Amino acid sequence: MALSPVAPKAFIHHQNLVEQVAGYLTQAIIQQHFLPGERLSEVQLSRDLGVSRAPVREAARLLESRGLLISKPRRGFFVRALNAVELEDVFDLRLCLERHAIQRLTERYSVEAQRALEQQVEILCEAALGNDETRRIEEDLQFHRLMLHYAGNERLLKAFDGLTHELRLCIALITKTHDAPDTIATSHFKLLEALASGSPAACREAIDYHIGVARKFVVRGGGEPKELGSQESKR
Amino acid sequence: MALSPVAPKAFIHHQNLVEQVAGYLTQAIIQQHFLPGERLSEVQLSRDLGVSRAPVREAARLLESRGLLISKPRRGFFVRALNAVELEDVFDLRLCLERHAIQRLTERYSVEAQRALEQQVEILCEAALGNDETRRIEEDLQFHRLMLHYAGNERLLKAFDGLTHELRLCIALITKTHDAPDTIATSHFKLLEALASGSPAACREAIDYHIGVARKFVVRGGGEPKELGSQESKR
DNA sequence: CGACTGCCGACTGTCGACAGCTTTAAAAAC
DNA sequence: GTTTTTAAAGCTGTCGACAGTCGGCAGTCG
Repeated sequence: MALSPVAPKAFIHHQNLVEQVAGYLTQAIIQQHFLPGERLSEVQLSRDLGVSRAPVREAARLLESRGLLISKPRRGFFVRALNAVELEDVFDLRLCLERHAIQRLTERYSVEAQRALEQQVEILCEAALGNDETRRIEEDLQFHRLMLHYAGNERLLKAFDGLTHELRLCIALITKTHDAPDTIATSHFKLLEALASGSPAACREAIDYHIGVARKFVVRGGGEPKELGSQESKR
Repeated sequence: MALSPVAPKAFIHHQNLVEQVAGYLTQAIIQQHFLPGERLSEVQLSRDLGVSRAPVREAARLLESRGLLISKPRRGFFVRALNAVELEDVFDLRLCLERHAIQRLTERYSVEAQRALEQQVEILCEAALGNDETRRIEEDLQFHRLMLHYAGNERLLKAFDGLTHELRLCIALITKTHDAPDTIATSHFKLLEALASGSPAACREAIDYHIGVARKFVVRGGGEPKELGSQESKR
């Protein structure tokens, strides 16, 4: 395992060590400082971060439940490596959740929801113009979180949040998507239009198209066709 | 290097303490030995179970990710108390997942899948005749897990598994459902028929009906209309 | 030259302990 | 008798340590 990726101690200012470690690990994994399949040493991590092993272990379990790490008994934690099939499955599940959400949303589309979504699209467009890829992704996800929220089922939103961690991983695994800003904008405007029309069929078509585009980006964007991440650490 | 010819692993209890504690806690919560909203003391648990606090903490975090416990910083872990809205949300999400699954299943319905599902319904019917309520529920869930499995998206199945923990909680919260065995049987046979017909519309109708029945059972079965579990522990 | 065996280092699983925060309970003041 | 103050008890968050286990390496035997 590589030594500390980036000035780790700066991340820790005492309030809740578990969440801080989890946040640090999440960032490090998404930014590929830890490679897929790589083994994480609890001792090394605790040394690097200047904390004991207990919070590191609990944080690792947290990330395991989020699908970013997998644990092998008596072997330790490894960075999750997604293959093409798993990647397809993630997007299929996302489609499942968002189809359901947008259908519910048509049944209870409020002025408040409409305003919030429109505002978020504006923020997203602004972010798309900038250079900060991470922020663009976060604002994009936030738009979808808002949709799920206004769909009026918090458990649905929670399920989506469970997916977002893996989605970030998917997006991180492929190299920069550098899709055009106007593509992003129109893609989301279509969703707004469909919602405004109030037609379930139009909404479904819009969300299918929307996610289909994202999926295609990810699936064809990666390097290796079969395995997006290397597997076993070969020490 | 095959060791002894039959199941050597069965003799070796390689289950670590975390999983054992998690299993014990899950059982205790579902069987209402810990009431909803009740606070769980790490110290007390570790004393009772004869283990240290570390595995108890990690097990608690595991159950938190499964939605059986919730943690309040510096306060500890509490048994999750579901209110009516959350309960509706759980069943709505279940509907979302199973609709998607059964639609996928119609596209790839194999002889193997059909056989497995039919066999499971038989097992379920047999279980429904007995007195073991727990086993009946488990076999019922297993049928649905099989459906999800043969739908060909493991991530979808994983999402469902995440729900099953909460489903068991829902079912545990209401008093005995004591629904007639033949009701269970016909309800599942209808699903098999719809799948055999290969019609997506019929499948969707069947699954909507199926889950609708279960939902109605849970929603009307409970005692209090608003809060199914008591809230704050009052010691 | 290849395969097996025993040893060694590293690491995980688990434990007991300490510090700081929460809550409870008693004591004091009104 | 009620309210405020204060002390104590219990708890969680975190830490360092120990023991059992796993993977690798060298030495040995065929």
